[in-house]
Amino acid sequence: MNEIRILVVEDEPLIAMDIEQTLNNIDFAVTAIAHTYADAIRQLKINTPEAVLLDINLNDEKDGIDIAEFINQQYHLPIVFLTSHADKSMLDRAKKIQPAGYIVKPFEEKDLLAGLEIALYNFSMRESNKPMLSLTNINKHILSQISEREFDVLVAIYEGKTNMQMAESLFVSVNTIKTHISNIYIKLDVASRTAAIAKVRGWM
Amino acid sequence: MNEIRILVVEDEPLIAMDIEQTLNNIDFAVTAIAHTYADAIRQLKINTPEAVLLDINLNDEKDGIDIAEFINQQYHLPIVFLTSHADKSMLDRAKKIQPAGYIVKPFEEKDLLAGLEIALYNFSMRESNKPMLSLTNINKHILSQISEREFDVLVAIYEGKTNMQMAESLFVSVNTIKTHISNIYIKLDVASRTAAIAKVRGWM
DNA sequence: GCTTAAGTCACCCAATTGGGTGATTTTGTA
DNA sequence: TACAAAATCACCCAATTGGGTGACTTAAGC
Repeated sequence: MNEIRILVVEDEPLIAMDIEQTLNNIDFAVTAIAHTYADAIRQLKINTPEAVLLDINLNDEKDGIDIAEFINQQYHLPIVFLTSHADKSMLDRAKKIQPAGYIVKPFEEKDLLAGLEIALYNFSMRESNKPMLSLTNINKHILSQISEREFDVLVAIYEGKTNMQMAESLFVSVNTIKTHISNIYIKLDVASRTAAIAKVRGWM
Repeated sequence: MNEIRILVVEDEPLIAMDIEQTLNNIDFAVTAIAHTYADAIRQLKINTPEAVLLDINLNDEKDGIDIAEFINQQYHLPIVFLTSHADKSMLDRAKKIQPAGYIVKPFEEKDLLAGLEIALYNFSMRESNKPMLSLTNINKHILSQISEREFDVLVAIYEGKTNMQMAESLFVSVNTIKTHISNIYIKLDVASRTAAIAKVRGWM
């Protein structure tokens, strides 16, 4: 059973130890406990975790949100904030980070575990949540409906294929592809592949 | 001051009343208190809320997670779960709903309010989470770095513009645009606009 | 001061794409 | 069966895009 490796950034020793004990009991493994900005950066490098639990208020000139900014630039990890107050000015700074979750102090063991579980799950969902093209959804936005075959071609355009590549993968001639594309342009009211992509992207 | 209208689904009368009083004091308004699955569905219809607070364990054959499934299918509302135990099998089911938040019983007033605030904030964030192109993010994935000006052109391509449109909006000649595009293709290792779009889309 | 990278622009040619017209076959349905 | 929509393919021409080369200017770094 592989545990999820978590870096904890928390400057209050009592809470840090509490978190460490709680997490190590269950599905999680604490890679390290960092107390400062520099500490956190170093630990990220030498023992890269799979997630980061970040106290926002640190006794340091740089706080948890600064660390989160750094993580978002250099890595691609779910960030869970730990905060004493849900005050508005803090939230405004934190929102740019797009954290996977928040946990409000004081918290109990169950709050921590449930919060982490949900946050990490949401993050993984966000990953696999690459918006997909859908025929019914596109047709909701236009009068003259796109047919199924035309949709196949539209998806191929979206995937960056050339007309020749489409002809091969759809087992028709390039002329047929061109006809479909022309019809798609009329229905979407565009004049180029990229404009078509940009248009349907707005509907996903 | 417009309050956030919340539907509460909770079958234990004492807790339900407690929640109602707590919420009505502050920024929230309780549209109704539902006790069963059928009750919840009806209330959703006749008085659609802006968010749903859902007890998972109901004295009903269908539980809160079933209601959440229904809500996700028919509406687009933030769901906050309320539960007594953070047991694993239940969490596994609940996670699939992608709830906006999670509150564990027994909870105090502050847990409820903070949990709700944060959950709703997260949900609204998720909404405005239209993936954006970012220069630093793209450059994380390639060896030869895209310059700022090239990034301007890449964004214009992404937006479906033609070379001439780009030349106008960036105040340079079409030849310059062509040079930039050629360099972008080399750096991204692609041979067409659509392939470039598809490639960077995978990195957003 | 020299070098390098970025940004600007031009010209040429090839390849691809876009626009228009027409025609045949298949499929579903009234 | 007859009709309409969808899918298939061809041909032509114009417009846009892609690829290669060369050149000039500016800003930043050594």
